[in-house]
Amino acid sequence: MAYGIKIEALAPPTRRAIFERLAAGPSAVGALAAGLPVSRPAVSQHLKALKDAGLVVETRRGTARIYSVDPKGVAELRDYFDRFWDVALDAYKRSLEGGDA
Amino acid sequence: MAYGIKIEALAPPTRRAIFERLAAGPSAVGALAAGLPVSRPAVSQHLKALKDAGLVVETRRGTARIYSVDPKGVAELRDYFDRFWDVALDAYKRSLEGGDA
DNA sequence: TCTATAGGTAAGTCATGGCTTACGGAATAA
DNA sequence: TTATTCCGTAAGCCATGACTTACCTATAGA
Repeated sequence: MAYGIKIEALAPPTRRAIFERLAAGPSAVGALAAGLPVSRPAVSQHLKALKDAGLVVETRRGTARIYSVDPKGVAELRDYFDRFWDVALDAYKRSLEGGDA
Repeated sequence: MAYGIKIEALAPPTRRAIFERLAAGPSAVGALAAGLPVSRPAVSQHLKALKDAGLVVETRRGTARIYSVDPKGVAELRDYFDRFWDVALDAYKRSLEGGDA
């Protein structure tokens, strides 16, 4: 899955807060909303965006939906920035050595 | 510097495109704009956002402003997702073992 | 079956911000 | 000094999206 949609999904502060809480452990929608200054539907919409981005997975238990972070999604972002780090540092070193742009 | 502002800075596709081109090597504003479907002022505004986020540094050469990626900024993002990866995988393993949320 | 719980969806509001054109300022060349 | 190049800033337009309330669905328990 593309990394672009993942970065965009983590940009809104509220959505990033939801994601970081899920990183501490799986949670239901209502429990998440109870600890945030937004309504439950807002949390639901954010979770849909995170799920579409491949950052979160959903499991059912009774009437509840339990959301958890998808380690594969996090791995993709981490790998992306690892590659980015390599090319960035390489370009940085070249700019110091060569001097020409 | 906070990682939140960095993630938000990389969310807009055009701004991410600018940043990735800079990762390949330093560049002036006009050269960047020439290869993108937006105006030069738009590129200028994106560069300001990237600079404020600590992802890019600016140097002068004549009337030109040469922009380069700031490896320290990339490192911060990479480290953030590394930590995130650790806690996410840990929570994932706990959810498999314990079973209780 | 009836009720309560849990949560996704629809529709609408409103602020944010990405983009444009127009303008102003700073550094080189003549 | 005058002109040219390169770029940042201001102001405005307009689409995007984050949030709300209202409504509907589905599962569990009595």
